[in-house]
Formats: sequence, C-alpha cells, structure tokens
Amino acid sequence: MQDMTLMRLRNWIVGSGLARGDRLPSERELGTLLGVSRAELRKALIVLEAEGGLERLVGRGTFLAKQSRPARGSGIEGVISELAESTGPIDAMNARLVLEPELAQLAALNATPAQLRELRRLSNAMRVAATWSSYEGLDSEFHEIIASAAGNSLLQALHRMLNGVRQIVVWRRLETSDPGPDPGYHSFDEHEAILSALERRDGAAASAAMRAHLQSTLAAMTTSPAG
Amino acid sequence: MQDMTLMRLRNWIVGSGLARGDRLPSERELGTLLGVSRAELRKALIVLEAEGGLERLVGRGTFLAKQSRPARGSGIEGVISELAESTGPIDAMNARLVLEPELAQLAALNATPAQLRELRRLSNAMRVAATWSSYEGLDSEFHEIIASAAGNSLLQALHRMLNGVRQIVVWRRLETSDPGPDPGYHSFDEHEAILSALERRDGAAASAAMRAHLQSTLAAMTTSPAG
DNA sequence: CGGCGCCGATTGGTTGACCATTCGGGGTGA
DNA sequence: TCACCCCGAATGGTCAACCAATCGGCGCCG
Repeated sequence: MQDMTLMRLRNWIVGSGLARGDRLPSERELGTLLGVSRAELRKALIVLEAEGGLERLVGRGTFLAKQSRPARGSGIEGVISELAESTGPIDAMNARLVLEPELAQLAALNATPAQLRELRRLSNAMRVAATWSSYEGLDSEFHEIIASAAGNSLLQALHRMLNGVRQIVVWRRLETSDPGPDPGYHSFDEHEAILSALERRDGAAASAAMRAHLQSTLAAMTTSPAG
Repeated sequence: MQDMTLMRLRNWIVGSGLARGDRLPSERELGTLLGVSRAELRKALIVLEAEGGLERLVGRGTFLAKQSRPARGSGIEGVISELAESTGPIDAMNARLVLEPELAQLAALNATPAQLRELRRLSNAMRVAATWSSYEGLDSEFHEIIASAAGNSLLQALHRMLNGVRQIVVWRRLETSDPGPDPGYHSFDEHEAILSALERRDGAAASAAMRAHLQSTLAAMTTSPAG
C-alpha cells in the first residue's frame, strides 16, 4: 500500500481550488487540516516537491509550481492532462462504470483493515464537507483507496489516470457559488452501501453498489447539465 | 536536480556495487558515510522510495527495489514501460478481463462496417501466422480495433496502455524457438466467436465471448508457465 | 513628511530523543 | 536434543522543541 498521506495531500490540493503559484497553508495548519502530524505531512510535501509540483521557501511558505508540466515527475500527469482535453464528462463517467465496479469487487477480497478504517473516515467526512471542492477531494480519495485496495497495480494505475481526467473535467464546470452538498445528497448513502459491502467482504454487493453509485451520478450529470 | 544529498545518495548507490534487493546501510550509518544528518539523508530516501527505487521496512532496513528505474520518456510510452516493470503477467491479464469484455459490448453497438471488415481480415491472418511474434502483433491489433470501435476515447486510451504493458510482459517470456501457433490454437475460434457476436450486434454475446477468450488465455498462462 | 532600520511574528528547516517493529540468540522446559 | 519463548539490540518511524530565513509594521531620525 502506498503513502496515504501523499494521496490525501494530492486530493486536498485538487479540492482546494488553488491555482498555479498560489500559496498553500503553512505546514502546521495543513497538518491540522488533514489530521496528520507535521512530520508526516512533511514527508508528502518532500515527494511533491521532488516531483516538481511544489516550491517551498523558508520564511515565505509553500507554493504550487508555476509550471504545468512537471519536468521529472512520473510522466503520468502529462498523459492525464493530454487525455482530458479530448474527453467529455460522459465518456469519463462511462469509463468509470467499466472499471470501478470490478475494482470494488476485488477490493472486497483484499482490503486491509487500515484501508477500511480510512474509507470509513472519509465517508463520514464527506457528509459534513463545507464546499463542493472539498467534497470532490474526499470523494476522489475514497475511490482511489478502493482502487489501491483491489491489489492489482495495473488496474490501480489505470484508475488513477481515469480519476485524474475526471478531476480536470469536473474542475471545468465548477461554479463560483459553492455551498457544498446538502445533507440528502444521494452519494452519501451510496458510499455507505459500498463501504458496508466491503466490510462484509461481499464482492458482488460491492460491485453492484459501486455500479449503482456511478449510474446515479451519471444520471445527475445528464439530467441537470450544470456543466 | 538541486538536492545535493539526493544526488550524493544516488551516486553512492551506483558506486556501492549493490544489486537489486540488497540491503543498504542503516540510516544512521549511511548518514555518517555521506557526511549528512540523518534527517537530511532521510529526505533523500523518501524521494527515492517514492520513485520506487527503494523499499524501506521498519525493523529490517532499507533495500534496493527489485526493479530498477532507468530514465523514461515523458509520453504515454514512458508510462507504459514504467508500469510494465511493476506488473506481472497475471495482473495484466486480470486487468484485461475487467476492461475488454465491456469494450466488446460497446463495440457491438458502435463498430463501423469498415472496422468489422478489418477484424475479419485480422482473424483470418492470425490463423496462418508463421511465428508467434507476428501472431502477437495481429492479436494486439485485433483487440485494439475493438477498443477503438467502442467509441469511448478514454477507454480506448486506457486499453492502449494496458495493451502496451501486456506486450512488454509477453515479450519477456518469448522463447527463441518460435514455430508459430498450431492450427488448433484455442484463440482462433474464440476470436471468431467475438467477431461473430460483433457482426450480429449482440453486445451480451460479444462481452461473454471476450471474457471466455481472456479466461482461456489466462488459464493457459497459469497452467503452462512457459508461455 | 519620507526613508531607514529594527523587532517580532510567521514560515520552512533541523535536531535529538523517543517509539514501534523486526529479528536473532540464549535460556528453559518437555 | 529440540522446540518454544522471551528479551534485547538494531532498524525505520515519529514527535516536539528549537533554528534560520523572511516579511511586515512600527517607530525613530533626517
């Protein structure tokens, strides 16, 4: 399993709405926000800095890099942004519908207790998300942990690309007004159903719950063309 | 690369004569060797670990990863070769089992007559392939056309990555003796079944045929590990 | 009134001690 | 004699305190 903090930080940045060159909260604040110690957060920041995504300056703060293309990152980032330009939201959701139910099924077999605990935490956090963008970050993380729990590194990599494309596409239709999801948002209970199936190690139920979740999200996208 | 410690660590590893899987000195020793503090060394180790070059185990030590990580291109090819190193043949086949039946179902709805004709040509050509490697090329093309016929550019891109990884993995275990598939090779009829379902626009049958095809290939891989 | 400089708050960076995990060796009992 | 268990050393992981650099405001002085 990979570094959970790094994953959370990546998704927080995505959900934060920060643009290139913007300043991140201080390490101490960000650690509190993510619920991790400063040292643990620091480990993730070091990796992002080495990838070229961040710039850290003593006495000033931590900034998102100005360059869009990481010079020596994993290379997957460039492919993602490239794909995002020729992909629509509907295609992205349909691709998720193909991949993620199967990932959920595998995750039901292979998820570790730590991963299940993390999913539980995220499920609760999403219910009280104050803004849509913070919700998006948590949601991305939820699905990514399921992908990593599936135990197939290749499928996980494909899902990461897919999720990256989806995040870019979602960004495009983010409105400035951002009140956050209302308490009755359909995804809350759907996430709960997925998580419950994973905890029961019921692969078929997990797969079905994931499919239902994505289909209801897709339906919401097509009926209310907010984007 | 601006981090001097990281550079020194990389060079030390190269000059150390250590092989894959070997254990590095402890953080405290290595810090003394390189003349840096443990924290500073640790920063470099974190980066190398995130890059996949190291594995660190509490209570045991720090080890060179089994796979090396040479420099890579930045495009999709680099991502493919990167993924191929951390993916086994079984994982690759399982990923195909997730993706390709769904692609076949979509292709049954959306394939153009020209695509069906091309698939027909490939199916015939594969039956008379003189060598395994030429057969592999035709087979890759067959599956890639189905992916493109599905009509979802994102899924097609994912499949292209998947197919790239599979080709690398398959090549690895190619023997020098290469008589080509014998006339009774199971895939011939399975390809025919897929193509037939596509021509009938029968999505369910196409999906089932594709799944059966991949499963029989996976079974052949697991029973006769020679390839 | 304007420029200069100091001072403190804030930031990322560093340090040393401490914690959790793993492994192996020696003692103990069957 | 062998198996088991326990304990201590070694290892990577974590933490809280402290350091150095930076910036902004305030006051002093020209």
